Order: sequence, then structure tokens, then C-alpha cells
Amino acid sequence: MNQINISMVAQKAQVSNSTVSRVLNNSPLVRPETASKVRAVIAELGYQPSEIARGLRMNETKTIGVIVSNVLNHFFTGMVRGIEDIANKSAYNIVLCNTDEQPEKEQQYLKTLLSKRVDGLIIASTGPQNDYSTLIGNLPVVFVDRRPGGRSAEMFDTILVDNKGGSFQAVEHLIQNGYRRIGIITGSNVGTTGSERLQGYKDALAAYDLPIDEKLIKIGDFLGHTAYQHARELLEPKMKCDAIFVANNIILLSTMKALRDCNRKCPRDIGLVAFDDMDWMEYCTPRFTAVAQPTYQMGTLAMEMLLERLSAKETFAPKTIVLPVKLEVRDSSIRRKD
Amino acid sequence: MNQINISMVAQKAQVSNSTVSRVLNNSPLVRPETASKVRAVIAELGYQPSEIARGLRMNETKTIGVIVSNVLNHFFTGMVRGIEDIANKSAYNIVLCNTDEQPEKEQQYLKTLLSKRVDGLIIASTGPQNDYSTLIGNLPVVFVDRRPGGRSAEMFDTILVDNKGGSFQAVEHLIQNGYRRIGIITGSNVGTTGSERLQGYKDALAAYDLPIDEKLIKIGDFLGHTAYQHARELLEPKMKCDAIFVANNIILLSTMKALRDCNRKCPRDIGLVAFDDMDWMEYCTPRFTAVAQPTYQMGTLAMEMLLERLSAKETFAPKTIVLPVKLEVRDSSIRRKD
DNA sequence: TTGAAAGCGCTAACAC
DNA sequence: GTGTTAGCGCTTTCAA
Repeated sequence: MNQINISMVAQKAQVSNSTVSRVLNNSPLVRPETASKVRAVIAELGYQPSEIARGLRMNETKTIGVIVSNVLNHFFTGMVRGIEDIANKSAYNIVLCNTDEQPEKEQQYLKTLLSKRVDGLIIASTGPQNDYSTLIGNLPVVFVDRRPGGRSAEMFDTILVDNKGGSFQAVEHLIQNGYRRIGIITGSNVGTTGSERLQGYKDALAAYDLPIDEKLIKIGDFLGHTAYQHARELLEPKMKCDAIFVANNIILLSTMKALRDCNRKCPRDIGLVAFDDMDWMEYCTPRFTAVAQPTYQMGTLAMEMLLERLSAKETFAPKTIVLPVKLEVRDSSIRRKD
Repeated sequence: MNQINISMVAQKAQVSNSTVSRVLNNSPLVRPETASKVRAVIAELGYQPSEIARGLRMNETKTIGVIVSNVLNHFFTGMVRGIEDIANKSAYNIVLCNTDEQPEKEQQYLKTLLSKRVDGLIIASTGPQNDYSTLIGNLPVVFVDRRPGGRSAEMFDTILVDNKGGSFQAVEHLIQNGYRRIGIITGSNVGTTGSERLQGYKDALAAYDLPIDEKLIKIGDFLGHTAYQHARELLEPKMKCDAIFVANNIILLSTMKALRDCNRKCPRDIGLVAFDDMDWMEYCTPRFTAVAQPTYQMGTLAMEMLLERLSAKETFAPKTIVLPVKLEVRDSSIRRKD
């Protein structure tokens, strides 16, 4: 244990605690000789000032809480890395929390992080039904990926991606490549992510005067529990489904598994576009067409917005930023010429 | 800001701070009526005790530091998630740090985490040249993935995987499938990961009386900066390389890119086995043969060992655990019959 | 330029 | 059962 404290340093350097404190904080009000004497003792003792005591006194912890669904989802991994990079650059640390989309877990994390007096929060909300305003008070918060519900929507900074536009592009691309009976496998549309991606799908069909067939719309969860079964259903011959739009990378994997199990080849038998671009999609066979989200950038941006609030003297109006997505056209969505 | 403190609660409930504290800590030394009165006030005020003040007083933060190379590497993502799950179950939080294999970044994180008085540390060391013993004192630490160097090796708990065995199996499998000129693309062998995986490769060749050709051994880094060039070199016709063993998932991607750019098909033109199993490998074409590491389990185990130390009254001898890996045989390593 | 002292919010020994 | 008090390690007036 690092049991050396400021008093021991002070004593050994024959100065007062205040002077040591001033040296630690590079105060100019210390005679250079005194300062170097103190610094020598600090080095000799290997003294590490307690950020915990400092935090209590200063009311800041240089720590921010990051609440995501699951860091194993590559979307969040990228975001977390982006957040951490900016945080680190500004001498902040991040506490990582995984909710698995459970509001109760989120609530628990929130309480703990608040108790630990984090300086700010970045949250991918588990649902629009949650009320954050009462619990959070005026702690700086940036919501990412999903718009929080109720009053929270107007109270906090939010960074989103253009889910609807991305879905629209993806489905439009399939239509333009000759696919007509396009299915969608998506997650819960309680959250904004799900509902917007579904809307983009519907809008694209409507824009091209294609009928919306509810049987081709499979709504489950984004965690992959339901996707395999949904894919199997869409792949049944009677569905005559000729392309599938999957609403995230986890659902894609289940769908790939279903394709394999049904011995259906993509794009020969069926077209496929996914939301979420992954590094391997460029190199596998077929190369997968996907909607690329700026995950890393979402993280850096979120942290930068948080830093802005943290350093701001006055409060200012919350902002909402919607980042563009990009359709990476590859092979899985290109109908082979017959 | 959550400016409500214990005194405000005490005042409003007409009791002393101690009584409130006792209620918070579920002490039996409080009359039930008093307790419920206090609890009512706590709820009314939305009081959240400051873990920072508590931490200062109790000398514990219920936080542990996790230092990995890069959470974007799926190997570490899995580990981090494993750590977090166990930590959460035991009311701990984790602070996530990415070193990018830079000892200076690691050193910086270490100092910060120590200052923040984390209760323990889980570290994937950036190199065996680092000395942890002096800086860390007797804080509980578990090293993961790489054995720390010098005296640290004997001083701390360590969780490793059977790198040498995994490589051996992978290369042996290639040999048994008829490949003879097997190249390896690996990362720095300064760390134990690199050197052990290289050794496994050499051992397998030796075991089957195959010559070790230094030209087929490409040592770069595990971050993927050098792998593409190395793959291109191995793929030159004059190398007559008929299979490649790549030492992690990032190197694999670069190699896949090189294969594509050289228009070489796997396994038709060349066999491939990777260290690190990824979820998509089961469903792409060809399905990739890979050495699966128990990443999640490494995380849970590391955190469990840490908890054991944290709750132990006495110090006990450090343990080293080497976890087995499993070769997942798929298509990329099966020589097609000519 | 330096030191003495108060206090951040909590817990625990000790008194009653 | 409950309150008083000291103190965890730091910063910051205020005084000198």
C-alpha cells in the first residue's frame, strides 16, 4: 500500500503540508529552492498524492462513467475506444459499464457512478421510458446512439447516427439491384435505433412503390436471441424473400448461420445488406455490403462534448448531433446476372 | 450536483451523523423505528452517499484498474467483458485503459490508477522489461495474457494461455494436411505471447522433421502495421510457401487483404490457420481454422483471483494458471484434393 | 514565501 | 441505541 502521505513528505522536507501541496500544484508562490527540495523528497519517497482525497476536497474525480449495452458488440467497442482516447488525452479515466439492455442494470450503474462522483456520463440508454433528469441533476451527460426519452431528450447533449437514412440507402440499394421481396430482421423498436431503422426500410419500399408485407418484417432484439429463428422463417421458400436487410452486426451473424443451415448462398440465392460495417467484411466471400457507422468518431465526439461542458463556466443549451452513415457497397447485395 | 450530504439527512431526521451512517451500513445497532425514519428522509432527499468520502475513510474504492493493449482487439474485448461481469457481481467497477503496447502509456496509467487508489489491477503487460514490483507495492495484481518480466514473474498472480501448445497444434494440423512450406507471420517476440507462439511453430516443424526456413518466419508486431507487407512477401511465388500460420486476428485480416490483392484463394492456393477464433469465422467462406482462446474465461478468472486476494486476510503465494486453447478445424486449412 | 487551521463527507472508537 | 469527536489526505483561506 502506498501509505506515504503529504505530511510525511512535508516533515521530511521540513516544510508544511501547504507548501508540499503548492509544489504538487505547481503554484508559483513557492521559492524555487524550496520547491526542488520538496520534489526531491517526493521522488525519494515515491510519493503519489491521493486523488481520492483530492477529489473529496476539490469535488472532482477526473473520471467519467461510460454506460453501454455490451462492449462485445463491435459498435460499442469502437465507441468506447474513441471515448477513452479523448479522455486519456485530457487526463480523465473511464469506468466501463455493460447494461445488456436491462434498465435495472443501467439504473444500478447510474446510482453507483453518481455515488462515486464521476465528473460526467456517457450513456447509450436502455430505453426511452427511463427518466434521467431527476437522478442525474445537473451532472454533464452525453447520450449516444439512442435518444433518451421524455424530458431527457431536451435536457441533454445527444449524438446519434442517421439510422433512418442508413436503412433507406441500404434498402434502396437492394431495390436498385433488382430485389423485390426484401425482408428485414431488426431489434426492438422501443428504442430509437430500432424504430428508425425500421422506418427507413419502410420508407425505401414506399419510395419505390413496393408493397410492405408484414410477414417480411421480423422484429426481435438486437442481442441476437431471436434473429436465427427469424432468418429461418424468412428463408422458407413460401416467403419468396429474395433479399434481407439485417439491422445490426449480431443479427447478421445469426442470419449467416441460417443461410448456411438452409444451404442458401449469398448473393446467388439471396441478397444481404447489414447495418454495421465490420473489418472482416471487406475480405470474406462474398464481401458484405454494409452501412458503416462512425463508431470511433461517435466516441471521440461524445467525449469532446462532455469536456466542453466540464470546462464551461456557464451552462448552455443542449445540442443534438446526427452523424451520417455510409453504405459500403460490396458483393452480398449485387444480384448475379442470370 | 448531488449536494446532499450525511449531515443534511441527519438534521432532517433529527438524529446524528453516526446514526445515519449506521443505517447506511445496515448496522443492527439502530432502533428499527429510527432506521425507517432515516430511510424515509434519505429517500425524500434522494441522498446518495459519497463513495469518494467513504473511500478516503475506509481506504477502499471498490474500483479496479484494467490495463490492456487495445480493447478493439477482440481478444481483449472478451477479456474485459469477463472481468466486468465478475466485478459488477461483486460491486466493483472497472477503469479501462488502452496502452497500444506502449510502455510509457502503461506507466502513466499505472501512476494514475495508483493515485486513484484502485483496490486492484489487472494488467496485460506491455513488456517483460517493465518492473512493477517497486511501483505497485503490495496492491493485489493479476497479470493476464503475458508473463511480466524480472522479479514480477514470481511476485504476482498470472493467467496465461497455452500459446506454444496452440501454435504447435495449428502447425501440426497444417503438416498433417499435407502442407510442407509453412510460413508464420507473428508479432514481436519480446513479449511472451510472441516468443511462445513462434516456439510452438518451430517445435511442430521439428517434430515432423521439416526444415526451419528463416525466410518463412516473419516477425513484426501484433498491431497489424507490418503484417500486410509480410504476407505479400510470403505470397511471392519464389517463396513456394503453401500455408501460413498467423499469430493473431489482426494479422489475419492483413493476410486476407494480401491474399485478395494477390488473387490467391484459400485453401485452394494456400492453407491458413489463425491464432484467435472469431465469431464470423464459422460462417464465412472459406470457414477459417483457428486456435480459440478462452478470452472471456480469462477475464472472469482474473477477476476472481483478484477478489480472492482482496478478501484474503493473509497474503498467500502467487499462482500462475495456464489455460488450454482449442484448435477449431474448419476449411481454410484443409488441402483440397487435386 | 510560508505555515496554521478549517473542512470536503464519511466511519468508528468511545462515551453515555 | 445514540451522540460526540477525531481523522482519512488533501486544498485553501487567512495571517504572518
